[in-house]
Amino acid sequence: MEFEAIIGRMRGRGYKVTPQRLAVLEALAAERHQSLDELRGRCSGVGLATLYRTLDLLTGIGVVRRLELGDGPRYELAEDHHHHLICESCGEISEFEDCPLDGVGRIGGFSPRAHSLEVYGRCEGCR
Amino acid sequence: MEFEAIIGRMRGRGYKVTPQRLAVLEALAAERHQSLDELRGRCSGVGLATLYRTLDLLTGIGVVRRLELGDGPRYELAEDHHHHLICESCGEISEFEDCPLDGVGRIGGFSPRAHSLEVYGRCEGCR
DNA sequence: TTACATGCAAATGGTTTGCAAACAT
DNA sequence: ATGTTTGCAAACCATTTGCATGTAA
Repeated sequence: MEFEAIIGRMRGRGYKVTPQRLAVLEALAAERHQSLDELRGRCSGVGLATLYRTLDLLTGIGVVRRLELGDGPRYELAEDHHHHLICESCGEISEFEDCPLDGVGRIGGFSPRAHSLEVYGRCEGCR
Repeated sequence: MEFEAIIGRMRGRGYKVTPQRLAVLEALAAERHQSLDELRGRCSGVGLATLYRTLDLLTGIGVVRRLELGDGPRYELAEDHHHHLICESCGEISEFEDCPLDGVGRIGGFSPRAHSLEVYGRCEGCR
């Protein structure tokens, strides 16, 4: 989803488009799975409470994904579908797009809408 | 893993087996994916700090799994391998054993050691 | 014009920690 | 006997909230 679409979605739901919200979006676009502090570094000028409120807002309308990767929460734009590989040796986080749940329909009587998958292990460099 | 094995593992690593630790283990055995408060309810008599410390200890030696299912952390004995279905309508949490990652080896250059998978959607009753 | 958004500082609440007493081995 | 564990209360710290001010539409 590009910025235009995101802005449209915000306006469409009655949210205002402010410089702070745009700044947060740009910070999110800079890199995937950032911690709050990383985002904060890219958003100097945006108050801490506003950063939290904006992340909540964006998560609520499906624009941002909140991740739990073992250390604190991380955030990323919910553009494409991918999952994370977390290296337990060096902490590096990488992505893989090849989702093993592709094409999985009903699970028992349960209808899946979304899922999260995190894989822990050792990255190539740490092998 | 039965209690005997768990106790053995604790002793083997130099940890003492105390009534509080046994109480926490029994509480964990009563039900899967319990919240801290649920555990607390089954462990009246064990101080809050001790409960936290015990869960840390047991997680550290691989006996307990800590889950992030959307609301706060939850805990369960790490006996068998399974994943969770979280109903977004009623909040019910159920399990499924049929892991779509079974048999997946190296992912790119990454060597998986463990993984967590959570599926969000609607349970049969809420369909 | 006005309802929504921001920033600051204070409040919150889950989790951790310090320390003296109690305990497993 | 002694190093570990416990419970309590205090400390922490990430996140949330109240409110007066600023602002997008």
